Amino acid sequence: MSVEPLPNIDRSTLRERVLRALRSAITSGAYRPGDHLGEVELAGRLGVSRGTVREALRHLQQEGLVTAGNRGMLRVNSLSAEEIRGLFRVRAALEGLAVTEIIARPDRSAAVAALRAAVDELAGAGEDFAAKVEADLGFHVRLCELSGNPMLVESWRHLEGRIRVTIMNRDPEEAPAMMTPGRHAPIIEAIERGDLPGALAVVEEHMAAAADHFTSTRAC
Amino acid sequence: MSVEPLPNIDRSTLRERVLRALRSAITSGAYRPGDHLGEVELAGRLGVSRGTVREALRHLQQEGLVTAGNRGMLRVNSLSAEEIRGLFRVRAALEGLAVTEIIARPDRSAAVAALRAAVDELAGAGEDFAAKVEADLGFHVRLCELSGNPMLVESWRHLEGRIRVTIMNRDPEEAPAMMTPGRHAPIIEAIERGDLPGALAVVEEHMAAAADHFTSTRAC
DNA sequence: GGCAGGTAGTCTGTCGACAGTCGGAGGGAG
DNA sequence: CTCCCTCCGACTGTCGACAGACTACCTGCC
Repeated sequence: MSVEPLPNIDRSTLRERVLRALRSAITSGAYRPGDHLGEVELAGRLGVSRGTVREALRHLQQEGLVTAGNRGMLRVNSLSAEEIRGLFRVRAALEGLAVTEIIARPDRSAAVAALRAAVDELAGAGEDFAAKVEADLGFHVRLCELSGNPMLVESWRHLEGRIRVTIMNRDPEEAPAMMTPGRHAPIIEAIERGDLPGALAVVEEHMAAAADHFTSTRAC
Repeated sequence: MSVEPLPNIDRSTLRERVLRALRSAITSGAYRPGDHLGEVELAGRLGVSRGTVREALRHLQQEGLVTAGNRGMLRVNSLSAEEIRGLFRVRAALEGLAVTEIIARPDRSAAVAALRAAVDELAGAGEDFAAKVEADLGFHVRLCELSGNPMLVESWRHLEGRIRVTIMNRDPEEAPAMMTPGRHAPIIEAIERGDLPGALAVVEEHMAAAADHFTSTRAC
């Protein structure tokens, strides 16, 4: 008796699916910063109850993607230049910890191989902007995951939403020079050498450059 | 016409009050790790609707105070020794960034004064365990706030719930040697000297000691 | 005695409805 | 023409109820 052809049943809850849909809609730029996200409108458009949309919106609020305006009305968040600089400094601290822990681990070479694979994905993304963003963030998430510190991954993911709105806000379609394999290779090389100060310097420089990039000539 | 005697109206929403009540109940130890938090029971006990309790619980879930168990049932979270070590390494990274930014600021002496005041609060807490915890965490929050980086404060606060359950889990009533003015003074002194490497070393040592303390001889 | 099947209980997921509040449009008085 | 008052629309806050799902127990058959 064959069991394989039975498709996997989606056991995710409706709230989770709504959450993913809304997060995707915001981070893909379908909603622009400042746009009002009305519960009734979203509920009607998604065909679900207000309460379900409400819980998803609250989740996004804690992620920093939406912010409460007048009388609790939620709007898509946008970060000031100062906030962006602070955001990338926190990222630098977290990813600096990641490389520190990776270098301290005995299976450092396996981590290097995994990171090389992540960079290859970035190289294979070609000119597709969305794919490049995914590959770039995928590399940095992988960096945190390879540290073996789940709390570090958790902290990084807490910033992910803000990072995505920053990227999408700055570069609607222009492919920046930020997300290239050449930008990430030095990190891997420093890790491979076991050069902790060098790796930290590369990460900080990488983040500082990104902060400069995203705070200069703020787009629309 | 006198306007003063009018008391400030509490404009907080019911959900926020429920959230504070539940967070306080968990971090104060009224609920022990592993305890099941039923929506109906809490709603009945608090005299509010299930939906309101539900939103508060979801918030606490994102804070890491409660975790989803079987069939979405929420329980008070407890961290493994490994998670605690990872948690305090992330704290060290964040607070290391805080001292870095404070030292780089022009108004460093003002920050030093504010931190001294925070340590004085810790000294004035006496033997009251809850007050000592508040003063200790207050010092570290102040440290992040004085960096002038709101995103750093946000990231730290994201870990606050887990920090609190760790403390409450380990030291139900025993007053540890962790939260003393003597433990925090070296951080301030290094900041005052502008000694960045020294300050980072002190912070990391402080966090490593705390991690060791909370992972040794796990209570109940 | 052991196991399969049924059954009651309990918990969460989801929904629709009511109420309170805020902002703005519109009309009337000065 | 300007200002104020009133009414209306819209949005969120909060609630109670129904339905689905999983657990544990209990009973009857082998």
